[in-house]
Amino acid sequence: MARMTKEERKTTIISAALQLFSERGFYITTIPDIAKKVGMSVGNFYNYFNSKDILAKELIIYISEYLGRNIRVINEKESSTEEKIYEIVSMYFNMADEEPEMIEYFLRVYLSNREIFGDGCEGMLCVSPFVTEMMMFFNDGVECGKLHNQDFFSAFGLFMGYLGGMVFLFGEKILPEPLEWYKESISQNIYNALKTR
Amino acid sequence: MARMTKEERKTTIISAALQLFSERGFYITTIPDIAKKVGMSVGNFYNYFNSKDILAKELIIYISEYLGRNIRVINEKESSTEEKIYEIVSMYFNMADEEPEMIEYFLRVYLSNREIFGDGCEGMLCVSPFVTEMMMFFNDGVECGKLHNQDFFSAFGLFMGYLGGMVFLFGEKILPEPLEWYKESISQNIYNALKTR
Amino acid sequence: MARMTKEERKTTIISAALQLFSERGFYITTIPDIAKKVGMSVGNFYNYFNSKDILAKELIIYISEYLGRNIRVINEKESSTEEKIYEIVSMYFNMADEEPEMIEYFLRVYLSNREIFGDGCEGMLCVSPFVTEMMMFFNDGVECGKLHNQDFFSAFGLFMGYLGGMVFLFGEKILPEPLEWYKESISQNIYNALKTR
Amino acid sequence: MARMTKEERKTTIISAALQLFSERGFYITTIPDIAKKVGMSVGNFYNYFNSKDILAKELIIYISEYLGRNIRVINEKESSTEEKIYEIVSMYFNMADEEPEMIEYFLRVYLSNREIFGDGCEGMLCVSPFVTEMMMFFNDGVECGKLHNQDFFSAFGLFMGYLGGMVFLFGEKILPEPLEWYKESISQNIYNALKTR
DNA sequence: GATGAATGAGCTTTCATTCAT
DNA sequence: AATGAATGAAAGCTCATTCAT
Repeated sequence: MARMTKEERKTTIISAALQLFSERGFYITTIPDIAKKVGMSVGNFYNYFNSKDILAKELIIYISEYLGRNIRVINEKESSTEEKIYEIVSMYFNMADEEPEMIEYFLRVYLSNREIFGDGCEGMLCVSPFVTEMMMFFNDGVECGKLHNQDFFSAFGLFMGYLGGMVFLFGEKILPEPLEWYKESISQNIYNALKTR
Repeated sequence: MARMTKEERKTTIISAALQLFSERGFYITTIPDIAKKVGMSVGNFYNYFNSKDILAKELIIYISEYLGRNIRVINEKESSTEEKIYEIVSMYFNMADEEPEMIEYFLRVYLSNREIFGDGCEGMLCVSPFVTEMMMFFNDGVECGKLHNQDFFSAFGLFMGYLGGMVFLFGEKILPEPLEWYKESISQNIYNALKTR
Repeated sequence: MARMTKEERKTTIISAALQLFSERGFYITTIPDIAKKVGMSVGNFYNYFNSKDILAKELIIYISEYLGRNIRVINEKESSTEEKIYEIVSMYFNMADEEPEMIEYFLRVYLSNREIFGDGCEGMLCVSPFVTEMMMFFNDGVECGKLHNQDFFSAFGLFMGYLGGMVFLFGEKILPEPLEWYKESISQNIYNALKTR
Repeated sequence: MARMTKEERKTTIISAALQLFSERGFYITTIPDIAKKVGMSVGNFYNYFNSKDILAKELIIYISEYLGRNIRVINEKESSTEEKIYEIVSMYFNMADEEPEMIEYFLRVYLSNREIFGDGCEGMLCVSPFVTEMMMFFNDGVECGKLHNQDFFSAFGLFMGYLGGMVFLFGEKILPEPLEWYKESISQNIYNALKTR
C-alpha cells in the first residue's frame, strides 16, 4: 500500500465503507468486506475506527459536511431564490446520478437505522452542517421577500423529502425519465410550494 | 393461549412484528423477540411464516392494503381536490401519531432495506394497492382541472416524500410543534406545488 | 382415506417411508414428509410407529423377510448351484432395476447408519431371515460338492458385497451397460470364486 | 494451542472430523463436536472450511488420494498379479484394522450419503485417484494374460464390494475370525473370480 | 502500525415428538 | 383413530471484536 498519513488512510476507509454501506446496507456489510475493499487487515481497521458504529457516524458527518459545502457555494451566489432552488435540486440530482453513495447512505443508512446513530448523533447533531446551510437558504429567501415565512422544518421537509423521494424512485428504476428530465418541473413545484402567497 | 383461528394468530404475529420491526429495525429484531412478544415458541412461529423475509413481505403488503383502503375512502368522497389533499395529509399524520408502526415500517424497513424485498416485491409490486390509489387521486385532480398535468411520479414523490420527511422529523423529536399543527400549511404547500398554473 | 385395518395402514406407511428413505436418506426425510406422502397427519403417524427409529427398524425387517422369501423360493428349486447363483443375481438385479427402494434402503440406510439400528438390531438380528437363507444356499452348495467349504462370512461378503457394489455403481449411473447385461458374467465370477478347488 | 501453520491446522481438523464422521456418521456429528475435539472455537472452524459439506468433500478427496498412493506403490512392484491382489487385500484390511476411519468414512459416509457429494463430487470425480489406480492394476493383469478381459466395473465391483462387505461385517463384530485370518482365502477367491478362463 | 487467527455470543431455521381437541 | 398446532432443543453458520505476534 502506498505510504499514507493516518488521515489519508481514514479517508480511504471512509470511501470504501460508503460504497459498501450504500449498496448493501449497514447490517449486510461486514468489517471484513470493508477491510478487503481497502486492502487492509481486519485488525488494522480497528486502528482507525473503534467500531462499526463509530465508522457509520463519521460517515454521516463527512457527508453532511460535503453537502453543506456544496449548498454554501450556491447560497453565496448572487442568483435569485428560484435559481438557487434549481441549483440545489440540480446539485442533488447530479450527485445521485454520478456519485450516488453519499445520498444513498443518507437515505438508506442514516435515515433508517436510527439505532446506530443514537449516541452522539441524536436529533440532527451529525447533519447540522447540511441542515444549517439549508436554513440559511430558506432565511435568505424569506428575507428578500421571495419565500413565504413559515416553520422552517415544514419547508425543509418538503424540500428534502421531495428530493429524497425522487432519488428513491430513481434508485428503484421506477422513474420513466432520467433524473435530469425532472429538474426543471421539480424546482418549479418546490418554488410554488414555498413562495410568498 | 386464547382460542384463535390460524388466521387470527397470523394477525397477532403481524401486529407484534410490526411493532418490533418499526421500533428496532429489521435486523435487530430477532425471531425469538417476536415469538416472545406473541407468547409463542420460536418453532411455532415458523408454522405461520416460512421465514423472516417472508414475514417482512407480508407486512408491507398488509400495510399497503391498509393505506390503500384509507385513501380510497377519501378518493370516493365528493370533496374538492384541496380538501382531499388535506384529508390525506390528516389521515397520514394521524396514523403517524396514533399507530406509528405502519408508517415507520414503511419508511424505515421497506424503503431502506430493499435487499429484503427483492424476490416478489421488486419495484412497487408489494405497495401497488397504495400507489394505485394515489394515482387515482392525482388523475381525478388533473381531470377536474385542479391539478397541473405532470409526470405522476414527480407529484407522487412530492406528496409522499414530503409527508415521509415530516414524519421522520417528528419521530426524531425535531419538530417544534405537534404534527397536527402542520396539517394545514403542509396541505397548502402541496396544493400550491401541484395546482394548475 | 379408504377404510383400512391397522395392519394395512402400517403397510401404507412402510411403503411411503421406504420410498422416501431410499431416495433421500434417513436424516433428510422428515416425519411430516412421510405423513404427507401417506395422506395422514403427523400426529396420527405416531399411532402406528412410536418413533422414526422404530420405523427404520421395522423397515429393515420387512425388507429382510421379503428378500429371504425370494431366496427361499430359489433355494427350494431343483436347479444346480450355478443356476441358483444366476437366479439370485438375477432376482437381486431385477429388484434393483424395477423396485429399487428395498435394495437402496438396505445399502444406503441400513448398512450405513448403524447408529439407528443399535437397540434391537445389533449384529444381524434384523436381517437374519435374509442371511439365514443365504446360509442355506451356501451350505447346500458345499454339501453337494459344488462349493468350496470355507468360512460362511467370506462367501457371504463376496456375494453380497459384489452385488451391492454393482448396484451402487448402477445407481450412480457409472456402469456403461444396463444391469441385465452383467448378470451372466457376474454369476460366473461368483461361481469361480466359490467353487470347489 | 500449539504453534501450527494454517495447513497443519487444516490437517488436524481433517483428522478429528474423519474420526467423528466415521464413528457417528455425518448427520450426527456436529460442527461443535468437531471444534471441541480439535480444541478450537466453532467460529474458527469456519476459517478453515466454509461449510460442513465442503469439509466432507475435502475428506473424501484426501482419502481417495491416500488409497490411490498406497495402491500405486503396489502396482509399481515387480510382483505377480496374484501377489498384488494379496497385497491390496492386505493393505485394505490393515487399514481397516489399524486406522479404520478412512475406510469407514468411505463406506459409511461417502457411499451412503450421496446428497452431500452432489456438487463437485458427481460420479467418481472425488475418488478418481483411487479408482484410476485400481484400473491400472486391472489393465496390467489383463495385459500380462493373468486376468480375464471383462468390463472393468464388473471387476471393480467384485474387488471393492467384497472388501467393503468384509470390513462391514468386521465392523459389526460379526466375523468369527480377525480380518488377518481371511486375507489369504479372500485373495484366492478374488483371483479365482477374475483370472483367465 | 499491521496481521489474521481466534473467540463466542447470537442468529435463523429445522424437526422429532407431544397433546389438547 | 385422527388432527395439526405447539414445543424446545439443537444445528449450521456469521461476525464484531480482540489479541498474540
